[in-house]
Amino acid sequence: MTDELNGASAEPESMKPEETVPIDADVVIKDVDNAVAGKVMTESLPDWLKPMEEDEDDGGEGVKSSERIITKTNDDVPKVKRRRGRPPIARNVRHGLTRLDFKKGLHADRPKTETVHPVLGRTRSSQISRTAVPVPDPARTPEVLPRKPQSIIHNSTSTSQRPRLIPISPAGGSSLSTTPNTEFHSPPRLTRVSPFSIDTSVTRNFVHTPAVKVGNVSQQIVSSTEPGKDGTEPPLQLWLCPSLEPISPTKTQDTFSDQIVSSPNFPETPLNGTVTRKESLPLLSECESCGGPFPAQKIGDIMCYGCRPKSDKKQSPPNIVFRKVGQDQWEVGKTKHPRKQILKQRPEYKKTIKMDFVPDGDDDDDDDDDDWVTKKRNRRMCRQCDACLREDDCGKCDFCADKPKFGGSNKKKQKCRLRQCKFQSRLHGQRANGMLKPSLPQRRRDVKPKLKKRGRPPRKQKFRSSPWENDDEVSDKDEDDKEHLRRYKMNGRKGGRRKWNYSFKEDEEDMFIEAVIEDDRASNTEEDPDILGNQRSAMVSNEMYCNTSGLSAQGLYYNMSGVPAAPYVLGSVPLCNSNPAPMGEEISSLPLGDDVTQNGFLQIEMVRVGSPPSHYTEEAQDTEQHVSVPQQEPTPVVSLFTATQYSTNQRFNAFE
DNA sequence: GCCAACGTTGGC
DNA sequence: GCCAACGTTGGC
Repeated sequence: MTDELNGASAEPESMKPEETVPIDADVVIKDVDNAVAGKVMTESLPDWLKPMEEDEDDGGEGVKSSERIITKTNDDVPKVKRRRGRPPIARNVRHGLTRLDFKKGLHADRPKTETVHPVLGRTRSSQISRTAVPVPDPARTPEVLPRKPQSIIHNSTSTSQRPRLIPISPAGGSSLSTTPNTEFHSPPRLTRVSPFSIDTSVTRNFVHTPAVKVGNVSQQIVSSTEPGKDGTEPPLQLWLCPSLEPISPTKTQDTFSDQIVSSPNFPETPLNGTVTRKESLPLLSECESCGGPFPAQKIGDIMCYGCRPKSDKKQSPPNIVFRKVGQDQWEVGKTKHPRKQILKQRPEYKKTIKMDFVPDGDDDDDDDDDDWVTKKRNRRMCRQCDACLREDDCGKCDFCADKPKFGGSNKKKQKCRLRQCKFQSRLHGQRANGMLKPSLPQRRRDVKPKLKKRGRPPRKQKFRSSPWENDDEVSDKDEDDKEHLRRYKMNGRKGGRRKWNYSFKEDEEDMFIEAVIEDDRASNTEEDPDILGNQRSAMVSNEMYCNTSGLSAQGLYYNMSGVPAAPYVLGSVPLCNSNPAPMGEEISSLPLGDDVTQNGFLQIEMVRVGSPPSHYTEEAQDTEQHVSVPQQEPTPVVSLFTATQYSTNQRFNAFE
């Protein structure tokens, strides 16, 4: 403790010399440099220094003998501390910070004067002169400076304060005289200032003595000179490294300090023969971004918490990241709607953010991100489906009809049905409607979607395809419609015949597609939007969509956009395809591997075995994963191909 | 559980 | 302040 105190005291004392210097004629300037320095000092002695003088004026004593200083410091410790504690810091803060050049570690005001210690005969920064004495001498240091790392630190600090001293120290100190004042820039005071940022005790220590420490270390370490002395060394090194930079004018010391301290990153570079930086981990390092000091928690840390990307700050659960497939998608058409314009204007931005964010799958986990609020709004849009890309309202659907611009009363306040995201919209249940409905007209009219066969049960046709399709119908949902809608619901639970449903599930890390066949007859394939959509940004390509709507579609192709993007998430996932389909319903589940997503899309093919298109079935067969449903459900056999398989097949890449 | 209605929010 | 539309509520 005493040592520490001494060290601490040393600093303040160091101050004395400077202050006293101008006052006392005693101080002798030997070198020209010194002379200059002396001048400077006399001329512009920073105000903040003055008070110190007064306090310490004890006389020029301090100046006179270093030893004395030391002893004094020991004795006076408490006293010294007091001084330091308040005023100096405040002063420093005020003056020092503004004037401090962090990079160089120089204080603008501070003259870099070197004073020659009368006794020692060394030139030093005035401040240093006293304190320096003890430290610099390697021989003494061990003696004087004891034992604890902290004490060491302090000592070092004293030394450090005079960066030059350090270098000197090994030699015995005279060398310092040669060195110009430059080093002194980092006055002990300054170091004090720095502490703000530093919380850790360790850091504190460092803070106090940054410069000195560095210096010492540098020599010690670099030169590898004094390990022995340094029995304390390890600690020294610790502080040396990073902490110093930010705080003290490491730069001032740069000349030599650079080697050691310089790299903020300082990952594990082994210091010469000494300790690895790694070892010294709680270090202060310089933030690459803001330049401020921060305690590095781990080796890779190069930025302070504030500057750190969120991802680093908080590890978000594995997410599926969607990449923008093509700019086209985003840029398609002009938007009439401001919102859309927004989206288009900054698609990437939103997209990435959102997508990253999406993952947890719970709609209501709002707490995650700060950005959540902003994201929230877009949460219902995948931005990739045709619905999301659609620019204009149909004007026919119920929601459109409800809009004031279409003469509605705005009771519903919902987006045009056709613009309801197929995957993210909460209207999924309805959305099924939406999905079907939009397609319905096509069915009726142009039934020929590419791959599909129409399979819709006649009844459905009966139903008004979509209320909104015809204005007449828009407003009225009759029972029929409702029924109709219900059938289309995802699960088909309510009414309808469920053909087969597939859904996406996500584990912590994995994503699976599950297909369930419930009822054959209905050839309709329906997506479970809820499942799908929910935060899972899987999307079905438009074509696919058509297909789905097409009842007896030979094959369903799904493009899972974005899946690829998160290799880290998906990549590790093993395929589960092999899972035997449970008797009946669950045909298969397959995790999506990144393999699948070569182009950025995950393609999944679902084939009905019953009426398989030749090629599809074949492929399916090729793939191991092809699963046939037991005869209980004769017609419906669904095979799922994993994306990987497809990718291997590459047949489907065409979609992309 | 569905859905109409509406409060509210975010962007402009 | 307007508009779009999201999220919630309550009736059914």
